[in-house]
Amino acid sequence: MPHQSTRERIVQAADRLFYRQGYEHTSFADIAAAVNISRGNFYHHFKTKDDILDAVIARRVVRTRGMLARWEIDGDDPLARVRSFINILLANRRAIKRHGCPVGTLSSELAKLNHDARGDANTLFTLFRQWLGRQFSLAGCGTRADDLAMHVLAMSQGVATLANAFADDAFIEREVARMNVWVAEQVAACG
Amino acid sequence: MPHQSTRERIVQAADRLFYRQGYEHTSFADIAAAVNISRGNFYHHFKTKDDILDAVIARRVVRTRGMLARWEIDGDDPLARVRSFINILLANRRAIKRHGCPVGTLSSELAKLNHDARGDANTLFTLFRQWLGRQFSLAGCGTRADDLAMHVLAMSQGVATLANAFADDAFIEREVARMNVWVAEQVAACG
DNA sequence: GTCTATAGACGGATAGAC
DNA sequence: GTCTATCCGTCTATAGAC
Repeated sequence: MPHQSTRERIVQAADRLFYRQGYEHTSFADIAAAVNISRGNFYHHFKTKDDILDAVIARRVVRTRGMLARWEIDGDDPLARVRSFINILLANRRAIKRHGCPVGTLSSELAKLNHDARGDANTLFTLFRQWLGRQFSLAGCGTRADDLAMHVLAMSQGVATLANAFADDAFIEREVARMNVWVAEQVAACG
Repeated sequence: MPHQSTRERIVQAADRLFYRQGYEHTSFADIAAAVNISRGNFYHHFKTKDDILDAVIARRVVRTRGMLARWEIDGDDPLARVRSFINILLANRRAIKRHGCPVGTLSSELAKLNHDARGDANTLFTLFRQWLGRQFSLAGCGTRADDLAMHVLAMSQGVATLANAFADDAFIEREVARMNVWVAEQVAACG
């Protein structure tokens, strides 16, 4: 296991807590306790709570970029790659049922707080949007690519929100199946 | 204008603030200031913050029931009534762009707070779910009615979340049009 | 004189910042 | 480790209705 700096451990713990409890509901004490460090040590690494949020978002951006790059390599064709995206709903269903989508819930919370980092959080959405749009472009969907990408994004967000509210596995599975049928139809109509 | 009790004014202001700022981010002082009363007076009407949340949710349930009943009367057929639901995305698009869906964002926030009133907030989802399901039943969709209702709910939630993130009017309009086409197809296939 | 609505002061707890 | 700000919740006081 590679060396993990204290700073990295802080950001990792904050990331996890922000997802599970929300940003505002998570205190410095919560994060410090999770990392098992003193608050003094804590302030050596981050001056303000906003700084931690920035670091958490930056971490998510990096990890998301890595995940998308992996899907790009592993997927044989655009349709298969879009299905990698849709499949997160199944792969992460336990966490989604409990805490919703990490991207969507952070975006919503920062919107309500009218937080400065709102735009940064939305770049996470944009990463997925552009990646999906590129897949649809490669599938020959041309000008409709961004529209299709946004629709897939919207469906995944809606499923995550209701999965969180109702904690219904069968619902998730039905909607994932529906999305897979839908994208196949769209891609077929494009090519 | 009918007499509006102080209690009603408090609940109304809290409802608005919870929607715009979020539940946790809204303090007693915020609500008291919005109603122009002292905090002492405030505590005469509500003992705890949870009590206000309960009252706000109860108010939303009553108002939602009223809205659904009106749609039930005004809509000529099930398809038209489902379209009343879809149309909220257009009618309330300004608020949705700024603050998201009142039902979905409250549900997500209370889930993160692990709040006791989480279930009560989700009854709002259930009201829409059952009402939509009844429309699809009346349209002859039988056992698929609840599935279709959940799908319409999910789409509206996804659109609201992304509308909030991207503040894109054209996106909302495209998705509403798509939903209208989709429900018409589904209802036609049922009957 | 009692009850209710309103106001304002006080205290404990917590969180963020240094 | 401390300092300050804020927030929730309680307590007391006043004014008016009945």
